[in-house]
Amino acid sequence: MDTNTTSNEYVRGTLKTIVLNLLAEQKRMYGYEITQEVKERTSGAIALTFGALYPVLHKLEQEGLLVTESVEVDGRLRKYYSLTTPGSEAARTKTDDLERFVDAIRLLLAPKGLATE
Amino acid sequence: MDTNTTSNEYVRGTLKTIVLNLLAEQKRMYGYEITQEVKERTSGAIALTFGALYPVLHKLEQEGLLVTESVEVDGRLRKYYSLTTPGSEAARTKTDDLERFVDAIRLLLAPKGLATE
DNA sequence: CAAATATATATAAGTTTTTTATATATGCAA
DNA sequence: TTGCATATATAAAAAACTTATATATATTTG
Repeated sequence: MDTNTTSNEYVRGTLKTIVLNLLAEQKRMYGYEITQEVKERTSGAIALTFGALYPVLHKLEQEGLLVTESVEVDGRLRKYYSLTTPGSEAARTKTDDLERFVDAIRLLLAPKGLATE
Repeated sequence: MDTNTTSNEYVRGTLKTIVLNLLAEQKRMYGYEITQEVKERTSGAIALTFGALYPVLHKLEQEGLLVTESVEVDGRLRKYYSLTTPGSEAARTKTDDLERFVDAIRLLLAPKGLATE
């Protein structure tokens, strides 16, 4: 029922980091699971689309940051993704960068002259 | 000297909102001024590129959210941008959306299970 | 039983956005 | 006079994203 999803335009650029960060936490996830987890954790504010997610997963795999293992569950194929060593490193770096970016955005959104806290 | 600029990939998608929000605050700014203000307010964390900024400014103008007035200062042309009424409305909406997005990102980056504060 | 919904992955076409490179032009400092 | 800061702008190319679509099973609903 699409609770209160924002237009998603802001996800641009952060998708890779979101994926890496979740995998750093959960060890092993499949695509569908990632979309559900993001939706749940953000109360529907961020809804990843498959058309964006899968290409990113494939690209991260190509870059050697992720590895996959396919498992059949109830007759359906489920493809688990997990971080490689360079993937864990990238997750740390990118998460830090995103945190800094988010802080910077808040500086911009806060009316000039107001203290940060 | 490029203090500590993040790779800028996160600016993707937020550029329009950053511009609208600054103009809502400052009433009237020119392109170069916008890049300087953003750099300053974020201590160099966010550095806008002209190749991205100008197309966005032109597009917002086309959409009727901004109007321009050209002023000659010291023999140089300076093009001031300011919000129209629909532009002010868009600034509010988009700023709110971005705030909600930023909050959602923090939920994702915070390790699962930890309280929001 | 049929239809809809949830689960699950994936690609292709088209559009939008962004990066990178480039052009133009003035004022000031070294 | 060379370089840097100021100032705007466009074009070509690359990257990213949206939208639409295909496939397939299990479960729920009418």
